[in-house]
Amino acid sequence: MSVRERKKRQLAEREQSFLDQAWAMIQADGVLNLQMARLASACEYSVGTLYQHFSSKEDLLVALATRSVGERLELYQRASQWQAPSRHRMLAILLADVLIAQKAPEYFRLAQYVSTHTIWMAASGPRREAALEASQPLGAAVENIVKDAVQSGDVRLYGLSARELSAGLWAMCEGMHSLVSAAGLLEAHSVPRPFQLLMASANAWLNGQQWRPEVALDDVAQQNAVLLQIMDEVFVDFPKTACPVVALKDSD
Amino acid sequence: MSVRERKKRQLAEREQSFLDQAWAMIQADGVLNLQMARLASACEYSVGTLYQHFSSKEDLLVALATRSVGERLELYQRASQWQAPSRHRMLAILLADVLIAQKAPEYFRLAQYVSTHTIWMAASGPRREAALEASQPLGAAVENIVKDAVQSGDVRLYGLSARELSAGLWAMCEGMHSLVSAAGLLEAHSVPRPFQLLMASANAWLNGQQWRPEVALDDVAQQNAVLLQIMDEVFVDFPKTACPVVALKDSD
DNA sequence: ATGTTTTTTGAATCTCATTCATAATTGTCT
DNA sequence: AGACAATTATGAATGAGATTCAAAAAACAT
Repeated sequence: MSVRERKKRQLAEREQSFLDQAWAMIQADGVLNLQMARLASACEYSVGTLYQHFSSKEDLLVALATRSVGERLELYQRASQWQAPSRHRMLAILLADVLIAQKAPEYFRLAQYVSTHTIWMAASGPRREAALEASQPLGAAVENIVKDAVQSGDVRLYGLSARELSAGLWAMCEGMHSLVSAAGLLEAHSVPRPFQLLMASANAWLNGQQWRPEVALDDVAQQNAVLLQIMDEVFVDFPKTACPVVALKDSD
Repeated sequence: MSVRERKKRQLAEREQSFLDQAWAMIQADGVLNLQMARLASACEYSVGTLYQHFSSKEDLLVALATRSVGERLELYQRASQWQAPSRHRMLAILLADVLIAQKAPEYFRLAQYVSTHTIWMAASGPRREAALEASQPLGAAVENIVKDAVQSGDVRLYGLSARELSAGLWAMCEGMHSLVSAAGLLEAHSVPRPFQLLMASANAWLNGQQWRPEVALDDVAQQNAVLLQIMDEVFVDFPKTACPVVALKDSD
C-alpha cells in the first residue's frame, strides 16, 4: 500500500514546488505580475496540472500566504519560549513581525492582499479553512505568553480571554503594517519611523493594561535597551542594523 | 468665459455620476464584480468616455475611496468639535469608524482593498496624491483633539508630534477593521465582538498614555456610559441599536 | 496483451480591461 | 451662415491572461 503513500507525497511535493516558484516570482515581480501560465511552465507542468492543485489564482495566493506563516511562526515561538519577563516577550512578538517586514516586504503585502475581502472570498472554502488553521499556532504562541503573564501576576484579564486581551495589540501591529505598505500615506501625515512608533505605542498599551514591569513613557533609553536585548538574545541571526526600531528620540 | 466654467462643472458632474453608479454597483455586487463596460453603459456613456476620467479600474477605485472620505470626515469633525473632554472626543473618533463600518461595510472593504500595495500602485500618481490630500482633514481633525488635550494638560507628547502620538490609535483602529473584514479570522481565534474589544483596547492605550481622565480597566459600566453619551450627543442620527460596542462584559 | 481508470496536456474559450481609428460635436473665423 | 479646426465621444477591435475541457498519455488491473 506504500504506492498510495508515495503518490500522495509526490503530489504534495509538486504543490510545494509550485508554491516555491510562485513565491520566487512574486518576490521578483510583485503579486500583480504573477501569471498562472508562466508559473506552470516555469515548473515544467501544464496549466491544467496547476489548476489541479489550486482552484484559482486567488486560491494559490491564499495557499502561499498560509505556507509562509511557517517562518513567522518560528520567530513567534522563539519569542514565546524566551526566558524573560512576559512583557519583553510580547515586545519580541512585535519585533518579529517588524524583522520579517524588513527581510521580506512582500510577505506582509501578500498577507494583506490576501486578507482583503475581495481576494479572500475568491479562494476556495477549504483553502480558507486551512489558512485559518495555520494561523492558530501564531495565536497560541501569543496566548502562551499572556497566560504566563497572568499566572505570574504581570497582568490581569478583567474578564477577557487571553486571546481577546492580545487582540488589541494584534490589531495595532496589523494596522501599522498596513499603513506602512500604503506608500506615501504615513509620510503624508508626517509620521516617519512607523516601526519605532509601533514599539512605543505598544509600550503605552502595555502600560495601560498595567502589564508589569511598567516602563516610563519618556524613558526612551530603557525602551531601546529592551529592544536591543531582544535582538541580542532572541533574534541573534538578524543583523542589528536591519532593526529599524531603536532610538525614537535622538539620532537617526 | 462662463462657458469654460459650465464645461468644467459638467465634466465634474459626470465624474460624480460615474462614481455614484460605481458605488451603487459595488454595494450590490462587491468590488470584484465591478466591470468598466457595465458601469459605462449604466451611466449611458461609452467605455472610452469613462476612461477619459479614470486611467484604469484601480484609478477609479482609488477615486471612489477618496470621495467617500467625505462622510467619514463629517463624523470626525463632529467628534473633533464636540464640547467634551479630549479623551471622550478621541473615543468618538473611533466610534465614528465603527458606525460607518456598520452602516456601509463596503466602505472599509474598499478602503482596505485600495490601500493594498497591489491596487494602490496601479492607480495613477495624481490620483494617489489626491487620495492622500483628501485624508489630510481626517488627520487634522484628530490632531486638533490631541492639541487641545496637550493644551489642557490631559496628555503629554514626550517629544512626539500630535500626529505621531495618534498614529498608534490609528493603527489599532485600521488593524481591527482589517481583521474584522477577513471573514472567519477573528472567530477562528475566539475573538467575538471585535468592536467592543477595540474600544476597550483603546481605553487601555489612552490609560497607557496617561490621557486624563483615566478610567479603571474593569469599570465596564463607566466605559459604556461614555459610549452611550457619545451616541446621545454626537451621533444622535445613528440608531443606538446599530452601535455594537456597548456592554463588553454581560448580556449580548 | 487488452481494457479501464486516472492524470496530464495545452489549444481553445471566455472574460474583461484597455486602446484607438472614426464619427460627432463644439468652437472659431470670415 | 458656412467652412475649417479642435475637441470629445464612441464602441468595435485588441490584448492579456485566467480558466476549461476534449483528447492524449500514463498508470493500473485483469
